[in-house]
Amino acid sequence: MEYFIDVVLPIPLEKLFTYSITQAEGENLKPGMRVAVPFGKSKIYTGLVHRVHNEPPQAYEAKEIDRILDEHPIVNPFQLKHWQWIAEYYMCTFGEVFRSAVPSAFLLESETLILLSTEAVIEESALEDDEFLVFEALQHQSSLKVHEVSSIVDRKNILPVLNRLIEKNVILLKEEIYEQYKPKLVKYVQLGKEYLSEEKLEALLTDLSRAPKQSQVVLALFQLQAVSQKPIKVTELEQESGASKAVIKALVDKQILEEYYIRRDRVDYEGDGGDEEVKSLNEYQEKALSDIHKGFENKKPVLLHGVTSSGKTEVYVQLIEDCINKGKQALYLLPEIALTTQLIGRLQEYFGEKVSVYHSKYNVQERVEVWNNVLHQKSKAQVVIGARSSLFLPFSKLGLIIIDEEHEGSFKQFDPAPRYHARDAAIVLGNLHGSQVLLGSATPSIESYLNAKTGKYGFAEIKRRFGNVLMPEIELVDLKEQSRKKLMKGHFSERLFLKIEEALKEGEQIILFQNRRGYAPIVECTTCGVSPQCPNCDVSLTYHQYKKQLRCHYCGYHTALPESCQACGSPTLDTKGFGTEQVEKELETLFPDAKTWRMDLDTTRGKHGYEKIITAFEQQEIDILVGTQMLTKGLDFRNVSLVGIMNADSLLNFPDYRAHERCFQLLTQVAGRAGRTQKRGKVIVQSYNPYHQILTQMSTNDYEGMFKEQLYEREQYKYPPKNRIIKITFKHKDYNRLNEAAEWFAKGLRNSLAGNVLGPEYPPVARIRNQYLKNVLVKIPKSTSVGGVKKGIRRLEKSFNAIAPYRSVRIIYNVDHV
DNA sequence: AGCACGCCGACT
DNA sequence: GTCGGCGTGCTC
Repeated sequence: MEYFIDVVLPIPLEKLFTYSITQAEGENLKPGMRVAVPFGKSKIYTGLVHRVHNEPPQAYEAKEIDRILDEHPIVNPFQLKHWQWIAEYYMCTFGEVFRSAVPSAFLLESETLILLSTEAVIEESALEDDEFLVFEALQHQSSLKVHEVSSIVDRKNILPVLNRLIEKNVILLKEEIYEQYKPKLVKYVQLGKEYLSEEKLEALLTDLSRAPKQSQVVLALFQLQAVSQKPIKVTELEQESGASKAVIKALVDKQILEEYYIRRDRVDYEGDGGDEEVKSLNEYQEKALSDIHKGFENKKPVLLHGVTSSGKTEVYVQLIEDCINKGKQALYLLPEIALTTQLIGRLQEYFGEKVSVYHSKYNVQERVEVWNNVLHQKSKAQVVIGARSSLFLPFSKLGLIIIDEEHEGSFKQFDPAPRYHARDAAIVLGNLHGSQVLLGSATPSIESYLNAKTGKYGFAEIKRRFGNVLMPEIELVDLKEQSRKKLMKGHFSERLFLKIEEALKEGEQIILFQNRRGYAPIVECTTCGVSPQCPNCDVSLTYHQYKKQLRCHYCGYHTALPESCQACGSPTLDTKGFGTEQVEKELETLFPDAKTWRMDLDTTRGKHGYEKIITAFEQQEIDILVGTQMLTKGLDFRNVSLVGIMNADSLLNFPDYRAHERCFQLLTQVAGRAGRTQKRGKVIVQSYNPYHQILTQMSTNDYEGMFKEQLYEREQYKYPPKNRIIKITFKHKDYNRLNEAAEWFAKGLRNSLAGNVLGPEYPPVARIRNQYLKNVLVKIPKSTSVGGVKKGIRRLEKSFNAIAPYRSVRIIYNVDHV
């Protein structure tokens, strides 16, 4: 009998690919194992086995696989099902889900290597110049990579050269794949076997008496061994003895010391937490917990609405504790930026080494280890805390999923596919596993709150802050009036200025929020009104003062700030609008004695950039922290008494149906950073439009009012939550072709959906990296089947692709776009 | 998605 | 004349 496997490849193709295997392979291979397979002319890709069977394909001859990469499946049946759902619901391919779900170290790709032919009899004179260069390089190096050859001959297309060399029997090509994951080995030392007895040792020390450094090392090693029985790391020995690596190396060479390696996990938790007693809950938390349990009993996800600083985390801890006591795994999902050391540390205090962390700032190697620990149900990965991608981990007995900061838009992946919403995908995952699902937020999203109201979700709430700390007092300041009365100092109103002064005098800390990084968003010529544009995107460049640069936030283009206007030549360039950098600058002049710091994308680059700032602020080395969105997330500072929102209007004026909801959430969250101890916090919101409904609702903590109003508006305009939306983006470098194609598609959509199709319209930034963009928004009323509409769209796409000039126009689906 | 193959303008 | 540009089609 012949054996075959259907394989998923990590590329955006609908199809599965069938390969032939031997009977022995057929008996070993199981769905969820990886195989290396040849694909196309020369490439070798990593594929995931989907099905093992005996049905030879009809239309073609199946290729053989290159090799099997795993002994056991690395992906379990739960995941395969879940990924299938994601691919269907979010209109992408299974391959795309596979690609983003596994750590990239699992996806090996082949590289073509150029080797010297073994039986080469080379006549150098018969080689052309290019060919000789390659031949010569191979004399020094056993193999070359394609790009190396490319730089040797200084040409892009090296294929002709290689082909001629193959013909002349000079070289061979080989496809090589590499396992990227390497276990981490730590170097240890011990005394050589010969010196274990005491006399030998004494003799040794006498021998070394003329090498003081070396004998110091030996003594240090002794001391270390005396203190503990544990193996001794080379680094430890270096520290203890104060000797350099060279001295130790010399001893190793003399065989006085021996080196050996031990394999170690990169993700080990080295603290001694885990013994912290779970704090007892106050009455409000207890009540919430019992409501949550009620919901779970009805097999429903539960929404926990707890005001900022209400102690939601303690409730989570309680639930996680229950879950792991039952021997099950728990997943704690957070938006990327909320994954702070602070929070991780807190959980580790309770669960110690049972906690694993999984997010994008972890390198590939660390991610593979967490993956394997979850796969093998290791206890150290029993509680996983992570960003949205941790939903793809190989859980097999998932008892609890917590989605904290449930309202966060960043749970929705924007680019690349799969454009999934982690909250919604987590609920589906919870269903597959029969796990308890808890959504938590101080400002629930409209859709989740509605689900709770209609009974689709269970509901629990905590209305009091922990320790009965009062909610901060919120004050709206009218910037229009302030500037009319000439009370503004830069971007600071008199009120805000005075309050900052007061807080500084009291030795309290201040947070200032400005939702824009950079110094000033745009530079404008006051003579002709022209502002510098990005050459690749349709946006004005943003001015960043610290490097005196103009930058594009979309493609990364940057250039020095020109001395004079490029259009009219006059030296009258001026800045317009303002960002975090400028706020920081103004603070330096207004409060020269205060220590200020800025927290935004620019200052938090690197693995620990973020942490450093937070720690410094925690330890009160910083008086005033200016920052963007980042400030809102899960940070818990004791000594902050004042929060200032520099300009609330920029949040309200987004051209997006969610702008108001988001503004309410963001401001409430930032405000929540104030006054987390006994003293009542103060929040000052500056705005040109302080009587705006949303600001009023925010300042009086009127979530319910905001919810009702937003729900009503969204129903009027057929937006979610009661209706569904799919955003379809068209992308092409040719402006006219894009327009035609998008129009054609929209017309097709209108045939079946009539008034529920908006656009095509240009997005606010209509060109990015030299590609023009156009959007069509499809609204799906609650009476219509979402699945049906998606099928219709897919059919339309087929006809679209049959029109040759349209085929090159990229179509991007964004289901439930936020 | 890659990556080959295939047909047209800008240089040695 | 070649080199390399991109449009087109296929991948088990």
